[in-house]
Amino acid sequence: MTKPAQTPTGTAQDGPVSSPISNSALPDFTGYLIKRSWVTIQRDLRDVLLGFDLSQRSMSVLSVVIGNPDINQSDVAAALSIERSGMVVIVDELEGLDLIRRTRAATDRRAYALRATLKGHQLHERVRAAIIAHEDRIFANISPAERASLHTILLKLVEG
Amino acid sequence: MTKPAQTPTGTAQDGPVSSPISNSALPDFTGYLIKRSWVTIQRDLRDVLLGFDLSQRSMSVLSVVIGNPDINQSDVAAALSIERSGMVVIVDELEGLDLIRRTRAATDRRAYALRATLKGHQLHERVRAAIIAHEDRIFANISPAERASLHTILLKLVEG
DNA sequence: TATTGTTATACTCTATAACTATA
DNA sequence: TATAGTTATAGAGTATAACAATA
Repeated sequence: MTKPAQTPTGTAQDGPVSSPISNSALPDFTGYLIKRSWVTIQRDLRDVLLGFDLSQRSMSVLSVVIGNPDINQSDVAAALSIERSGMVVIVDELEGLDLIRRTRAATDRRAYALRATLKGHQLHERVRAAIIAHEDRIFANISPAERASLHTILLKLVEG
Repeated sequence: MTKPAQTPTGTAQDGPVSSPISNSALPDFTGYLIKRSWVTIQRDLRDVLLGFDLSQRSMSVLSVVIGNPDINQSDVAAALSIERSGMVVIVDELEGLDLIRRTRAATDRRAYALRATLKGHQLHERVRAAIIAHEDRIFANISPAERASLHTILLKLVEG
């Protein structure tokens, strides 16, 4: 049924990867591995955050607001590379959970100054701990040195 | 649990933030860095594949079919960790572009045996070259050693 | 009874345009 | 005019359930 990878039209046959069911040249691309990694992580993380009534986006926004008190919605959107229009529902959701508050900015009456509530700070700290445990689970099969190396390289990548 | 407080930036009582916007503790999580990396890569890759009338999913399916001639749709879905139901539209799209063909499997009359056309093989090879150039662009700011290390670690991660 | 391909459905995420009120 | 927040909308991508034909 499934034949070993063979290339009828003389395609390049290099590729050190041979899986039980080979997905061809895909694992040769680092971008594909990053995607697959994210899919795996995202599925586990979704379940973790579900226990706190948070989505991945709302957790990100909460984290940015805590890191930058009195930030406005547009700047949060820019920090997370998402659209301003998408911020509305997320801030609504976080405000509905009493985790952050919209207060009017003193200098600009168009904008809100976002600030986390005490409940927001406390929940954020608990979620942080849960995510640390989640990552320990995800990265259980690679060494601490490799994990640190991965972190450093990715940090360099996203900041470049 | 006490906070490690190794957050690079983002103090809590600076008043109105108009200086650099940090995203708080988010970059401490490797999963977040993987997500941000994927978003960056995905945006560039989308434009690359657009020039070939391909989506990321259809390119993945084409690649798997070429790597595994006469594979059926369910096995492709399993190889890519996507749902069987999502395969239908992708295979329809690839067949419409005359890149792959659905032929009846000899052993199982329920299933199709997927096989790439000559046009499919040729396009796949051109897209491969384009993706290699795309990745060279994406990883331009990290060293070859780091890039190789990244690839090795991610491969270990997705296979574990 | 289980599986393959299929359809329908829904939910999330993302992207765009346009509107209001302020600047 | 330009910007902050908002609304509406449309398009992907993903997930689930159910069905007919076949195993």
